[in-house]
Amino acid sequence: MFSKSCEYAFRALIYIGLCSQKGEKTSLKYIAENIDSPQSFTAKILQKLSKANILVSEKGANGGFIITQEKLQTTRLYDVVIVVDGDKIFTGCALGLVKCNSEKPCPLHYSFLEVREKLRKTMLHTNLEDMVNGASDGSSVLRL
Amino acid sequence: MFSKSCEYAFRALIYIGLCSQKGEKTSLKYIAENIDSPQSFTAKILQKLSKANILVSEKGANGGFIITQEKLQTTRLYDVVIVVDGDKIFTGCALGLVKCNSEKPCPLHYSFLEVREKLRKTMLHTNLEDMVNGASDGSSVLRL
DNA sequence: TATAATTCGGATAAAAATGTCCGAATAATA
DNA sequence: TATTATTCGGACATTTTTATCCGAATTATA
Ligand code: FES
Ligand code: FES
Repeated sequence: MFSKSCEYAFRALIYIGLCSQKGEKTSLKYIAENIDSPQSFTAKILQKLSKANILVSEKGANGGFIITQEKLQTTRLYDVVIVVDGDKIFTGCALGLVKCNSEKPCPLHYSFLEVREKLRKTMLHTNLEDMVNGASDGSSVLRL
Repeated sequence: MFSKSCEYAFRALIYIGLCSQKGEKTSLKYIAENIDSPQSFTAKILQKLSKANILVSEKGANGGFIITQEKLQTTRLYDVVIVVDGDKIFTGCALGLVKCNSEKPCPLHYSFLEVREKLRKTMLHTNLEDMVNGASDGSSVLRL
């Protein structure tokens, strides 16, 4: 459904969120370890999220990544997907027509709209805090 | 959502279905032209669909591809996705955990299940005939 | 039988996604 | 100030996906 980059982004943000809620800054090394992702590749994704102002990075010794409570509450998974994967999944045609539109719908258009809207609503209504809370109350996990 | 291969597969099957319903056999050349896809790449996909017994290919001069009425009715989009893209989209974890399961759910698991199930049901309930009918009654198109 | 039109299958190429490496910049701290 | 731990950013490498090419096999038909 989502690219690996996006999956890593989700997991990293949740982990950073967990730390930030405990007032802890965390570094790339620990992030990658805890979400089971390739370290250098994860670095690129964090840079992107940082430039998109979803998280804050601090350089130098004792540096690392944090995410503010405000961002935890206001950042929806939708925003993360847009930053990392773009909007194709929310707007693209199921059959790959250059543009999905109801004027000239493809044969799957109306059924597919429902799926896409379901996805869109889910991603719009879930913010990072929801995910972090799920992970911190033990009802869900970040790695197997 | 789906790979390009899968998108081409959908479009090709619909076009072949349209021809087959008119009792016409059609060839790679016309398929690629009508669905606006790269010819040789489309060939590979058709071979795969042919091996999966979703369509019938005939070699030699005046050869081409046909799909039986029976297959049009019994083949669901779900089956096409499984053949071309595998089952990842129907079973994979939203966060990329190695296995999605409700015993050890990721923080998005239950919300994501709903999206995935919506997609799964849509693809299970739509067969090729539905798509072909939409395209033949003029209510939808295969290319822009 | 010869020719032409077609699918088949393997090799190769190009592009995109994923992943790694390294030196520079930065900042804490000894 | 020197060292150390860290992010940044660019270059590079690998893998996967997408795309092309070509010769062989097949079959209708002239
Ligand atoms: S036109 Fe294909 S999904 Fe809308
Ligand atoms: S465990 Fe992640 S979607 Fe089920």
